[in-house]
Amino acid sequence: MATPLQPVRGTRDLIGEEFRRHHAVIEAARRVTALYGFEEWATPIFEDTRVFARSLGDTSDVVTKEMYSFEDRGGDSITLRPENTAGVCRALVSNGLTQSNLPRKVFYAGPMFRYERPQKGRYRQFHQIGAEVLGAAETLADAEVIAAGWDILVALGITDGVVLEINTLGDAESRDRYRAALVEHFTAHREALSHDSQVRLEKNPLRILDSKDEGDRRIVATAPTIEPHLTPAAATFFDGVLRHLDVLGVPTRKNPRIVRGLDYYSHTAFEFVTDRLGAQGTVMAGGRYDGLVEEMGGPPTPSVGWAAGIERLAMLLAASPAAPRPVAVIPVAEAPETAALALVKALRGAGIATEIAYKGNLKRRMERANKLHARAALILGESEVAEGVVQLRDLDAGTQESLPAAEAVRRLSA
RNA sequence: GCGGCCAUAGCUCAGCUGGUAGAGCGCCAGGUUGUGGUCUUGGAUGUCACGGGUUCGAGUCCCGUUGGUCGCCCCA
Repeated sequence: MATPLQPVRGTRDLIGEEFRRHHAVIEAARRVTALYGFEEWATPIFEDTRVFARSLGDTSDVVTKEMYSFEDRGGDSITLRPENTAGVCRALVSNGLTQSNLPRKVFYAGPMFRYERPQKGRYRQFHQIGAEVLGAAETLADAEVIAAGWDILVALGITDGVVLEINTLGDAESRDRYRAALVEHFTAHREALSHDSQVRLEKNPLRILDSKDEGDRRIVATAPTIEPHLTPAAATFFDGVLRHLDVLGVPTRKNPRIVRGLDYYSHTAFEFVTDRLGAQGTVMAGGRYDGLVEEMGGPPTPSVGWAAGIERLAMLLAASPAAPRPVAVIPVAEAPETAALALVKALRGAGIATEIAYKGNLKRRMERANKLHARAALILGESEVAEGVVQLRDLDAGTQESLPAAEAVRRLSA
C-alpha cells in the first residue's frame, strides 16, 4: 500500500457526528436570520487580493501574515477569503445593489482561510456564519443584527455562560481624540509596558486595551475610557443601541476594553464571549463599518454586522444532533429482491428514509439494520411474497407482526 | 511567528531503571441452514508517527521532521 496521506495541517474532515453538529449550527442560523428578513448570499471563496488589502487595514496580522495569497495562471493576485464581510461589500458594489432597495440584509455561511498556528477551535480552513445589514445608518440596524445573533445562540441552546460585551469606537472624530489620549497615557508608562504593547503603541494603540499581559493590564486599568471623548452624536448613537437591545431582551454588559482587530469598524463593537472555550472565548463578534463599501468603490453605505465561528459554536452544543433513523428492508435471500425493491420505492415515495440490506444471511442483514440504527425492519422472504405480506419488526421494542405491505407503509409514516 | 506537553491496534490507553508488543471496546467467524440489540466460544490486528543517532540490543535514551494539544501573538 502507498503511504497514507494526511489532511493538510489545520484542515479536517467533517464526518458523521461532526458534520451533523456543523450542519445544525448553519440550519439554526438560517432559520433565525430568515425570520429577521435576511437573504442568504454565497460569494466566491477567493477574491482579488485588493478586496482584503483595502478593507482589513495594513496593520492587521490577517493581512500581513495570515492570508493565503497566490498568483494564478493568468498572473493575477488571488486570496482565499480570510473573512466574508469584505466579499459581501464587494458583491454589493459589483452587482449594482448600492442604488436601490437599501438596506439589504445578508446572511452567509461558508469556509474561510487563515494561515495560523492551529489550536482547538481554530483551524486554517474554518467556517463562519455571518449577518450584515448594508446601507443603514440607524441604531435599529445595530440592534436588530445583534438580536438576530443572540437568537441564534438561543436556538442552539448555548446562551449559558455567554454574554454580549459591547462598546463603542465612536465616529472618526471621537476615535482620533481617544487615540491621542491613549497614546499620551501609555507613553507615560512606556517603560512598564510589555514588548508587544510597546509595538502596539506605535502601530495600533487601541489594541493595548485587550492585552493579556498582567503588567499591561495594570496600566490599562488606569487608562482613559472612550466615553468622555465621544462626540455628542456618537454618544447618543451608542445610547440608542443599548436602549434597543434592552427592549429586544439581549443581556448586555458594557466593556470599554472591547476593540476590533480589523480597521473598518466604527461606532458599535461587540463580542459574545464565553468562558467555556479556553483561549478561543469569542463566539460571535462584529460591529459597525460605515466606510467599507466606499473602500470597495461604492457610494457611502453605512453598515453593521457580525461573524461567528461555526467550529466554536458546534463545540458548545450540549447534545449532538441525532442521526436520522431509517427503516431497513430485508430480503431474506435473492429471490424476494424484486418485491423488496418495490417496497423500498413505496416507502421512499411516502417520505420514509429507507435502506435495503444488500447481502448475507438473515442474521447478517439484521445486524446491518441494527448498525444503521434503523427504527424498524421489514422482512421479506419467499413465504411472505407468496402470501402478499411482510414482517414488520419494531427494532426498539423487539415486537414483530405480519401484515400487507401497504399497511406497513401506512404504519411507518405515522 | 514564539514557548510547554504529547504521538503504541480502527478507538481509549497500559508497556517499570533499554532485552524483539498488551488490555478493553470495536471488527471478523462460530454457538443459531428465517431474526438484530444481551450472552458465549474462537480469530486477526501494529513499519510502536517519520528519518537519523547511541547501543550487542531502542516502543523505551538523544537529535531532526511531521502532526496533535495547551498557552502567547492574532482572531471567529
